[in-house]
Amino acid sequence: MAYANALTALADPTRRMVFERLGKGPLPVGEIAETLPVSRPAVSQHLKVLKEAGLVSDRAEGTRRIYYIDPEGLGQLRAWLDRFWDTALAEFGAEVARDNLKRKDRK
Amino acid sequence: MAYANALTALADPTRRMVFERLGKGPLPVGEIAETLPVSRPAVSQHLKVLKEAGLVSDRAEGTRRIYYIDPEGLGQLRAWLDRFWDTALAEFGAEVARDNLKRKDRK
DNA sequence: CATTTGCGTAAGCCATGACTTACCGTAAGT
DNA sequence: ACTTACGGTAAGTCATGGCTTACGCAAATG
Repeated sequence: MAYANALTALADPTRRMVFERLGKGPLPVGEIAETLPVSRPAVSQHLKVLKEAGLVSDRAEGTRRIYYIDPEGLGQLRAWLDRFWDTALAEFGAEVARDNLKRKDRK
Repeated sequence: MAYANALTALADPTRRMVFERLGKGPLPVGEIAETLPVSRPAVSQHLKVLKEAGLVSDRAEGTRRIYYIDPEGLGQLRAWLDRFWDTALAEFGAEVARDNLKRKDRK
């Protein structure tokens, strides 16, 4: 059920920007906030959500906290998506075939 | 940018249930609604969002519309996630290593 | 120790969006 | 043609959640 938290976490545009910043390397909260159109507390709140979803982790470094992407949540998301992948491809193929038959019929 | 729509679409719990029902095979709107705790119009609205996100497609069959999962949106999501996967694993490994050093220091 | 720097949390405001009922269109059955 | 079955759309209500400002706390710095 953890993939659910990851999905809701990544659904928000601002939160996705935070996550993508971390995709280029670990960063402290302040530096993330500088490049974003929202306040630093807002970034803190987003990081909290991302952390609870297992998408990021953090370490203390002096008075600042360095955040970085945690593969855990990412992996659960991938696993969940993959449960649909194969069957989706097969079903879609069947639909395309059905569609081709219809076109033929109309000739 | 299409993965954004897919993420927001799958963020809603009810909409995720709709999507997961379709994961077991194509279904008309009414049958989906029967198994869910919301009204049929609600399901229609959810299907519209899923369709705009490229996550489902539909065909007409008499007076009903059969919906099924479309690999398109699913694929874009997977592609986006994979952009983070490798670097996330590497970064996380580095953090773990750093952590081990700290423990050693404290001995 | 006093100050500064960097973050997290609390409280409150406001927009987004998920749901309902009511209605309309279209395709099949009689 | 009338009726029934099935879905999409409109309008309106209400809760969720993202943002801001204000505040508190801990670690470094002098």
